[in-house]
Amino acid sequence: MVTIKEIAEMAGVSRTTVSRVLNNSGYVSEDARKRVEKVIEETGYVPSEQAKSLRTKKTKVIGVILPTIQTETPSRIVTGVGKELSKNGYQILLANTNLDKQKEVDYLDLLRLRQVDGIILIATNTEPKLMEKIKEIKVPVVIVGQEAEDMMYVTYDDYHAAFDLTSLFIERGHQNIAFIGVDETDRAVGHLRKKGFLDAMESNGLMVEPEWMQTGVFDIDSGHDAMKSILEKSTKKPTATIAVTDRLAIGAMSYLKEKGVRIPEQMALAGFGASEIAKYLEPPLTTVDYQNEKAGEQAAKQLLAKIESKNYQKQIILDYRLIIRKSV
Amino acid sequence: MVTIKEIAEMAGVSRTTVSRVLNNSGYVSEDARKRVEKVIEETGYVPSEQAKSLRTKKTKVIGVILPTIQTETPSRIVTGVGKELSKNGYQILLANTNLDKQKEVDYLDLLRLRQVDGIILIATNTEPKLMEKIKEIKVPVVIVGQEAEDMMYVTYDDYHAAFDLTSLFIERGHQNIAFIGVDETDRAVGHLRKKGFLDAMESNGLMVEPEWMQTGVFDIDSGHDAMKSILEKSTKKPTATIAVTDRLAIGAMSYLKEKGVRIPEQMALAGFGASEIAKYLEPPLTTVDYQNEKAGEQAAKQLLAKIESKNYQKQIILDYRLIIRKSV
DNA sequence: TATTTTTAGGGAATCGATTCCATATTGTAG
DNA sequence: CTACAATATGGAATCGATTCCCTAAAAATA
Repeated sequence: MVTIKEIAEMAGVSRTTVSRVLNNSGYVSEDARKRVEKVIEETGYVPSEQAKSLRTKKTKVIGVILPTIQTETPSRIVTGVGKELSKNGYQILLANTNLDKQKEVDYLDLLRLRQVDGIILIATNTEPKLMEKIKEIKVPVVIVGQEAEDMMYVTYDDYHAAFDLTSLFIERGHQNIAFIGVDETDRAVGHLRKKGFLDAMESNGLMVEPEWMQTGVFDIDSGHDAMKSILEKSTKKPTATIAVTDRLAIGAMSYLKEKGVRIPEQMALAGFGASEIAKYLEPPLTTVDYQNEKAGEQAAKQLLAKIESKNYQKQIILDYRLIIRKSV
Repeated sequence: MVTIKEIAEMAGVSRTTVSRVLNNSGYVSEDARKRVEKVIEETGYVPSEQAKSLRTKKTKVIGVILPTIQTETPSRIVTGVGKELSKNGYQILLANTNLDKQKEVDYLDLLRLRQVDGIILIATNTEPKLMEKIKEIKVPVVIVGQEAEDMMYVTYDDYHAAFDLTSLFIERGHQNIAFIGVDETDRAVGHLRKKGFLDAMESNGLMVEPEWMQTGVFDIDSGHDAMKSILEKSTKKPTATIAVTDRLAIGAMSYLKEKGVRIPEQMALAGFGASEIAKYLEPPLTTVDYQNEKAGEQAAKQLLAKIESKNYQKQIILDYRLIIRKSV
C-alpha cells in the first residue's frame, strides 16, 4: 500500500504539497500539481481513511441502528439511507439489535467509539433511557419512524394515516371495526395508529367493544391469533378489521381463510406498510404506503447537512398514501 | 474524549504502561496496574479504534457486499453474519449494490481502502472480472451463495436440492414439469438449480418441452409472466411447475389464480428459499429451506478464523431441507 | 558475593495523513 | 527602487494508539 510519503518522494515534493494537491487547498504551482497528479495516477494511490480520520476526526461513516433487517420497513429505509450516503462518499456501519431494546442504547455507545460522524436510528420506542443516551453521546442522531421532542427525526403521519384508513371503512358502511395493534411503547405503530383509529371511530359516533381491540407482536402468527381472539371473544361481531402492519393483517387473513370467512364480504381487512406481497394476496390487501425508502433518503440527507453544517430540517413528517385494494 | 496520554498522566505512569495494561502485554507491577485500572474506570476511557488500527493495521470491521437488502435471503445471511461478528467484537460495513454487478467489483476496492479486515460477498455471479478482483485485493473474502474455484465460500447444495424437489414431483406422478429459472450467470440459482431439474427429469426418462422452460428475474411479476408464457405457449400442458425462488412461485401462483387454475390439482407448484410468507399462502407453498442465517454465521466464523490465523474450512456446502406443503 | 535472569517501566519512533508556521521567491503598487 | 502582498514550498507538530529498545531494580543462580 503506497503512502503519501512515497508519492512525495517520487514527485520530488514534500508531503505537505501532496496533501495540498489532494485536498485542493493552499498554493501549489501548476508544475508541481502536474507532477504529483501524474505519480498518483501511475501508482493508483488513495489516501488512507484511517490516517485521515485520526487527524480530521471525520470518518465518513454513518452508523445505522435497526431492530431487524428481516422485515420490509427497515430494509427499505436502509436502502434509501445507503443510496443517499454513497452519493456523498459515506458508508454504513450496521448495528442490528435483533429487537433487543437494550442494544439500541448499547450500540449508540459503540458507534460513538467507532467515531461515526452520525447515527441513523430506526427506532422502536422513545423511552427516556434511549433519549438520554442520544443527548449524551454528542454525535448527531436522526431517528426514523418515531417522533421525539427536541430530536432530529423523520417519521410518518401515523395518526392521520390510521384516521383516514378507519374513515374509509366507515364510509363504506362499516360500523363495527376491530383493531389489531402492538404494544404502545412503540409510539408510532402502537400508540398513534391506535389513537387515529379510536378518534375516527369516536368522531363518527361509533363504539368500539373492548374485545375488538387485540394486541400482537410484529409477526404473522400473532395476527392470526389476534383475529382468532376477536372472533371468539366478541359477542357483537365486527365486519372489518384494521391491523397496524401488513404482517399482522396477513396472519389475520390466514385465520379468516381457515374459518371460511369471506374477505371482504364478511370481514373487510387492511394493514399498514405496503408490503410487496400485499398486492398478490387473495384478495389483494388494502394498506398504507409510507415510502420508507424516501424516509431513509431524507434521514441521510438531513443528517449529512447537519454534519457538514449546512441548513437542515430538524423534524420531518412524511406523507402517506392509501392503497385501496379488494380486501375492503 | 479522554486519551491514553491523559490516563498515563493521571495514573502517574507512561503511555507505554497504560498500553501494557490495556493489552495485557509485557511486565506491569500489580501496583501500577491497579492505578491505571482505577483511572480507566473513573474516566470511562476507551481507546480510539482509529488510532489503534492505524498502528496495528486491524480495524475489526468486516465489509459485507450484497445485491439487495430487500429480499429474505441476503437479509437472513446478514443477520447470521452480524450475530457471529458481534460476538467477536467485529462490526459490519455495509455495501449494497442494488443489483448492479459492476458495483460488486467496485465495492471490493472501496472496502479494501477502508481497510476492512475481511469481506463477505453475497454473490450473484462468479464472473472472471469479479474473481480476479478478489484475488487482487489481498483481503480475505468469503463468498456466500456461489461456488468458485480456489475461493473461500459457503454455499448450498443447489444441484441436489433441485434434483430432489424434482424427484418429489415425479414420485407424485407428474411427468410434465415446467421450470421457471433465472439467468445462468448466477451459477447457483440460474445454472445449478436448472441442471438439477433437468438431470432429475432425464434420469427418469422424462422429456422437457422447450416452452416449459421460462426465465425471469428476481421479482414476483416476472414469475407471473413466466407462468403465463408457459400456459399460453405450450401445446402439451405441464401439470407441475418448479420456480427457482419463492417470489417467482408466488408470481406464478397469482397468475394461476387469475385463470382459475386449481393448485395443486391442476398445477402443482414449488419454490426455493423458505420465505416466511410461503407458509401462509393458499395453498401453502412447498419450498426448499437453505438455512441462510446459518450460512451467514458460518461465513463469518470461517472468515474470522482465517483472519486470526486459526484453522478454517475453506469451502462449505450446507445442507438443505424440503418443506413439503399443500401446493404439491 | 558476583553474575545472570526476570521484572518493571519509560523514551521515542511509528502508523499515514493534515496543518500550522516559517521561509523563499515572484509580482505589483507607491 | 523599495515595500508589501501574493504565491509556492517545506519542516515539524499533531492526531492516539502500539511497540522497539534501552535502563534499572529485584530476584535467582552460581
